[in-house]
Amino acid sequence: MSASRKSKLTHAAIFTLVRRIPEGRVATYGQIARLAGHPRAARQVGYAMHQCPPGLPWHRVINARGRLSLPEGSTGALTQRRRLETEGVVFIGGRIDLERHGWQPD
DNA sequence: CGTGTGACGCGAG
DNA sequence: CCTCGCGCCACAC
Repeated sequence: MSASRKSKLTHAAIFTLVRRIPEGRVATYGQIARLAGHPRAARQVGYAMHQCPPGLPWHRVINARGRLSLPEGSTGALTQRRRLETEGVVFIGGRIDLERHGWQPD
């Protein structure tokens, strides 16, 4: 009952899911979109991150390759990486092992 | 209402 | 491992 493809994927729905990502775990843009009932709206999730409200764990959202999508070296990318490492997420060769840190909703 | 754009994903080469 | 191309979705002009 969670897949209402008649309506568009709203930022609010995306934020709600992002908030559910536990500390020390990460989710991909596509995964969030899928959980929201819009398996093809991964791009929309990324677009929504431009509007992420204070307190939202946006840093736990990465791309399907296990890499940060923000421009490498940018302030945002550095902040994201630092916050993730602080939570215990390990970067191997600038990449995160999704098998190990990927979030699996119950 | 058409066109361009992007914190994406995936298949092919 | 890499780059390139196409599909998707919502939004700005």
